[in-house]
Amino acid sequence: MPIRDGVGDTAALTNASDIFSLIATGTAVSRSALLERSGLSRVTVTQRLNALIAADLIGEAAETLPSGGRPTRVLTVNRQVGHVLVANIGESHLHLALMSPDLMMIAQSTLRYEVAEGPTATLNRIADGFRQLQAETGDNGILLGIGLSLPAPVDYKRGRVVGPSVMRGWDDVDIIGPMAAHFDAPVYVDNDVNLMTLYEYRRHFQLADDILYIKVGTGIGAGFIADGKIFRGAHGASGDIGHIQFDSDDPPLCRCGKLGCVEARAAGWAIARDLRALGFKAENARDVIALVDEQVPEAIMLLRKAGRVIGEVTADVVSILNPGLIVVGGTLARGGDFLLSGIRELVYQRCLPLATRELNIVLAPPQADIALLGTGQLVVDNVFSPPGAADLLNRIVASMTRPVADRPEGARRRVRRAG
Amino acid sequence: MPIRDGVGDTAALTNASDIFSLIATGTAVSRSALLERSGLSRVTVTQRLNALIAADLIGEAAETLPSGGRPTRVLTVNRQVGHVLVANIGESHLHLALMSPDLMMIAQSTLRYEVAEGPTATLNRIADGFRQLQAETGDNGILLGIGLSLPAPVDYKRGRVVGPSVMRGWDDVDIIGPMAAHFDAPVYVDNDVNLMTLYEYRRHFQLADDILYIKVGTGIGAGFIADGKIFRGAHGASGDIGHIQFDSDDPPLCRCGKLGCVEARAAGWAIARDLRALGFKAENARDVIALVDEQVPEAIMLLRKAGRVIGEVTADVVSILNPGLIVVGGTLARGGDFLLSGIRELVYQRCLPLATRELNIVLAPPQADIALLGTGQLVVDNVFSPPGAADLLNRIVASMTRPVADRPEGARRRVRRAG
DNA sequence: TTACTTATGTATAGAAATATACAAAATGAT
DNA sequence: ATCATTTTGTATATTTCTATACATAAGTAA
Repeated sequence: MPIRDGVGDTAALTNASDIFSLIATGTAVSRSALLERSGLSRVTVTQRLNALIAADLIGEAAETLPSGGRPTRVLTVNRQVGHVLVANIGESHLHLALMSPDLMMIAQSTLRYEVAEGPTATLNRIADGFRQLQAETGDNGILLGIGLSLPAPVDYKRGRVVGPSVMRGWDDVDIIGPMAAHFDAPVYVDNDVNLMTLYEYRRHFQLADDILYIKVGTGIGAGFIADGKIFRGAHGASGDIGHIQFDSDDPPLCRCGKLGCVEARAAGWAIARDLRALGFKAENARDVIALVDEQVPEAIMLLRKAGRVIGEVTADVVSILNPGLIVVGGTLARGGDFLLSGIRELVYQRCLPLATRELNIVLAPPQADIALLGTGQLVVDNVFSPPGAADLLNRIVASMTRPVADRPEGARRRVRRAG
Repeated sequence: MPIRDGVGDTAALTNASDIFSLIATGTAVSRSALLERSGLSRVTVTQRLNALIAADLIGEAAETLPSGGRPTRVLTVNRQVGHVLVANIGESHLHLALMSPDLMMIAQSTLRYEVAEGPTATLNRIADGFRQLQAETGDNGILLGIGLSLPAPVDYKRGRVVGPSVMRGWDDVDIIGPMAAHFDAPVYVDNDVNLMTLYEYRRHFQLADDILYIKVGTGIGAGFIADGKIFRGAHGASGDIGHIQFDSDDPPLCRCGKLGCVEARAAGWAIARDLRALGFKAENARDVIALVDEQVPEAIMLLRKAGRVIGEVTADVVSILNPGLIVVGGTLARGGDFLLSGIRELVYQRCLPLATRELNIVLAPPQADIALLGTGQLVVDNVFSPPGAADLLNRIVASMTRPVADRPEGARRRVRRAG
């Protein structure tokens, strides 16, 4: 039996990150699967798994999987290993949440917010809000990671908003640094549409590895999963389909200053504009949907027209990217087939058969807080990835009460590198 | 000193694939870099490297790199380790080549070809052609891998042409299987534009990790490198920008049967069509460029117009993908700025500043046989990747004259798994 | 030239992972 | 109930890899 002290065999624990990652990501959830996938010997797997179980990081689920012989015991990450903190910065609200590693909301809070506050004050308020959530909910284990969702283009690698956008004053300002100064955990930042895309992919449509998510709300944006990963482009500006221009007689003026953008023809704000011109009261996408729900013919007509405009640009995207599935979400997606039929029509009409012969175009399942959940998903995907798991286990070991410094050198030496 | 026989320490050799891959891909080309990147101990690296050097797979270059202290000796893959066989299937020719691992042409041949031959006969002819090249050139070491380039959409993972295309009779026919039956080496198949894109990326523009390659020849197509990898879409149909439609008065009929496609407005065949209508003799992209070179105003005008049309669709692609660099190649690219200016004009006019503020639009350096070289690049990238290198070393060990069977078990036991 | 720096090789002891073998457990099928 | 099958645990001897230390090599800067 390996040497153990009160907190388990820390050396074995830090080396167990590969095993932990396999279980946490769902890649291998049984001992025999771990044996195969890890390439390690049975003895080593057993030893590392024991270290993880002794440290209460991994546990055995009640259920077993049938195997033809002795049933497989299923391993899962203990929910109490830690928690995730996420924030969605909207145009007028900050939405914060504390989640379990399986993305269950444990606590949330909503704060009023104005862009004019600027990044420093906002990040401080978010940090305070996070601490309050932590205090409210008692012990939720270690902080696994922090995620922020922003309504602007984000250079993901650098963790910054890039370019002029709704987030005035945030351009090229470091977000990760200040946030990481508040908490000892990795911080991830991404654009909200990317995160919604990620959530739809991981939770509802994991089977297709190349999916296009189109968000039709007050504005229009798109996210793309390529080969199972969020596609971000060179500077995080990908998916900007709202400002693709089409020629036409009398092109409408877009809020970006150009003429004839898709947004100016089909976004919630544009439909609301047209409804107002017809004498209705409508300010945003929600108002439009309210009128559609009341069966107002003009609203329905305009929504159908918007569907065809979006269909036109979607057809271009399909020709360029060849996605395996298109998911339509956002407020206007509640208009259902009124919106979808136009998209389908144009895509199937304009694209070559190869690109569409197995292409489905579906509505996103109605669900609140997708951006927030997607943010949690991003954090968890990273934290449980092989390098993320290595970092996490190092942090867990370091946070264990008994200092490791007074143990013999050998106990800490063999720590596997991240890559 | 490790036990050696005439062919070196085969056990150490098979385990040396990670080291080999690091050197062959250029990731780490010195002993000290290998130490860092591999995460192995100095002793292990030395031992494996010695095995690779003893087997004549790796050698030391004449040059050294300055380091501040003793200069670093540079390690390279020996050119004689093996050769690559590639074939480019065109619409009327088969172009075959035998290349060194650094993509130098050692021998080539061109065969006449008609699509009507069908896949089986064609693949057999290619195999015969390959064998002839091998015979002509004497000993070039082991066959590292085979690559095929096709002018049609290819499902890369399955190694098949998909959908109706120029390659009649090839739809969903297995290509890898028959080819692999002829040769004991991995076979890779991809679309020609993807391969041209790969070559431009790896050889000329490796610095940008997200590049868009637009091929403007008799037809129009695009390839995309996303995060350093060829982007293929769900079914290999990505990059089909030639058949995106624009509305206009009197849209021209495309050869695909639709109205108003980009190809029908701006491809070599369309410009030739328009030139013929003006009384000139022109059949294809080469004829168009010949007239442009003769400074025929009508030809120049049409090429400029084509540039703007392509610019229109390129602007859409930029909004969707946010590439870091656009490379324009193909026959019409020889028209230089006559073509490029229109593309630049529309892209900078239509896209948001963020997407274009660091975006360059450049001509592909003029070079023959890009598709063939790209095919070689694809093979080499795969064969020298970590799993590819593991396979390769296994094949090399297996091909060594003295059978390993009569050696003690222990000598072969510890072979590292691929992953 | 001399000092400094980095690269590289190797001996040694010890730690970690492996292969192999055996054993027991837990289920379904006969 | 018995058998076949798969999962899981563990002891042993061995192999492989590591850490450490020392030595040498081959440049640059003073």
